[in-house]
Amino acid sequence: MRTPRPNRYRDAWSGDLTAARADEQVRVAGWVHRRRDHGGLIFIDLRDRSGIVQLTFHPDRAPEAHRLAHSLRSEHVLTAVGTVTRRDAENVNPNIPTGEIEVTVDELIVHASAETPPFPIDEDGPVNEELRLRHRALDLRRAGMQEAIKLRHVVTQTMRAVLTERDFLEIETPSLTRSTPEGARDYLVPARIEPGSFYALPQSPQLFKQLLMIGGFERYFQIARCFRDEDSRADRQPEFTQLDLEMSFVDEDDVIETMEAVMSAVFAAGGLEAAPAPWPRMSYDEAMLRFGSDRPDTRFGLEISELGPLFEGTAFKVFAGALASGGVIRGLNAGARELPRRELDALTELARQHGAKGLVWAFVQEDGTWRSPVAKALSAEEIAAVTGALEGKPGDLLLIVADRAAIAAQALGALRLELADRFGLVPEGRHDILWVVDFPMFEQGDDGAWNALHHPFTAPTGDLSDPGSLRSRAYDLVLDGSEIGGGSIRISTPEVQQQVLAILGIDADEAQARFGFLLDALKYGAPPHGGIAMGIDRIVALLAGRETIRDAMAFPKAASGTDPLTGAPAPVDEAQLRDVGLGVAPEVKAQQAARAAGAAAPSTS
RNA sequence: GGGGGCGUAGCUCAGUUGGUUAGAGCGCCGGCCUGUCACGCCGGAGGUCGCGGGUUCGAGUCCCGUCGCUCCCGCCA
Repeated sequence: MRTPRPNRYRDAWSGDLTAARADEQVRVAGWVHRRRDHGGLIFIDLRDRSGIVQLTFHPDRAPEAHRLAHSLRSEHVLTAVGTVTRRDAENVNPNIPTGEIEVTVDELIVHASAETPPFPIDEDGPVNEELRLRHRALDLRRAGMQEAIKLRHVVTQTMRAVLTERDFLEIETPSLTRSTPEGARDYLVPARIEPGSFYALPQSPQLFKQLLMIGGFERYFQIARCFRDEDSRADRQPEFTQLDLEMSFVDEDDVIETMEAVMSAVFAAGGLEAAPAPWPRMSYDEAMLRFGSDRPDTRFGLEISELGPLFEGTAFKVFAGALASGGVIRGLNAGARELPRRELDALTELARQHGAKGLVWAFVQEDGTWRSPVAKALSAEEIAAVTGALEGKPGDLLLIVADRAAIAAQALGALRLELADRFGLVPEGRHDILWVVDFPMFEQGDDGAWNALHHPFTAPTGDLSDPGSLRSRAYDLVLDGSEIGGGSIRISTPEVQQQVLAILGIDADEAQARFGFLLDALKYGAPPHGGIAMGIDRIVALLAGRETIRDAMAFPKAASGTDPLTGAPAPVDEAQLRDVGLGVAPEVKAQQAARAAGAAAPSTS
């Protein structure tokens, strides 16, 4: 780090001190990381953002400082003035960058004492996550969070640098905006200036960035906060951050090439070794078939195969029924796994959880026959054919699902991830990155209604009169089975936009009411345009090797969506509600009161 | 909304078929200690076993409810 401007607190960073500065007088500041008090000699590990340096207090050299140092405890805040001293060879600590020296302290100034922390700051072991969030300032001091947040800065700065170099302009868009239909539930903000009306927080800057293209800015980017009022996951938070960009006069290849340049630089800066760009592109259909997912993890095998043709005219009712109703039969070879019945039942339950009606398991035996609940129901030819198709060897476990294509894919996709996790099939240090392309434009819900797979502003290809056959000009970037970004070429004419909205069941009047502002703008000469948005939280978590994006954010919400730090969400004053023309419904008030009573009960009884 | 896991000292955890006074490591407090770096040695304090109810002679342990954390399904254009 750059040398700090000398002031009364410090003139050097702890982590920067090396033998090159031996015998220099320095002033360092920070927190007590650890203390080793020998009664005579006292050692203090001083921590600041740059790292750790050992302070030594000699009772005879600096009696006053030594006396004070005796009272130092974890996380006390101090400035130490002393001399950088080369350590004797036998005292060198090779485990830390500053291990060849120490600061022999002459003067100690204690700026603040600290209560004993509620969890260890000086080690990165597991701690209850609510406790970490409640004391986030302390948690942020720990090495793991320091590393992740610094990495996050490197990631965003790298993105800015590459895009600025490529003539992109960073432009902000509103956070108080209008609710748009489709997609996730909006966070609403009641409007004081128009009681009964609401702003919505943006799920993404989608429409604004299209307006920026129509507005002639050609190349835009933004590191944008997005809000979606849906339940959280390890990789999903109510508010999250995207690198959002949009370009005019481009096709898919232009956007993809741009993002490959950005992400290659990000990976290099973040120390992730991925294959050099251009990255492979896989069709959505292939991803769903072979990997059972639109974000395939290709780092391990266990690929899924289509087995339906092997069962034409089968006597096995379950398979015959699935085929007759337009379904599929697919399976994978889990390899030579010794799994007790209990584990097989658990796999079956997993398949069920993902919508499958059941799971067929079969162990290939030495003579090529199966040990399986369905062995008797299948012909020897069918068993041989499936074993051959899945390249089954004696001892191998075969897993088969017969269901609707989407369900079979999802169930088998979940099974292969579970097996990979349980048996550690992902090679250490391997990273696979690829584009998923050729998405269907729409999918049909159970009620027969069409839904956009990406969003309704994505440009379709194909015959608009046959929604089910349409593909979209969309692309997702997938790293190690995680969707880290996605985008598309957009619709740039009002006619096509109206038609797509019509397919989604949004008629012209409704469309005009909800995003007439986009439709109007499209009438005045929109350039062909497209873009992409990258999930910064996920990228940072992956680079930092963290399991959850909460560890890539300074102040995340808990998985429940609440914030243990601030107590949000929280009730507000009646007066605040009156200002915006709102009141809390009586039954909700009653629930609130009951909750409050329940929470208070332990302390009052 | 649904399913799984977890909740015992400040932290991380153990706690047998229900059985005497609920333990360990780390941390904390006190004492000793001049080359430690996960300092060491001696001593000590510290518990609403998440909360409420039930079964039982007896509950950390079994049952019901509830709250919180977490993972997943639904949801997430």
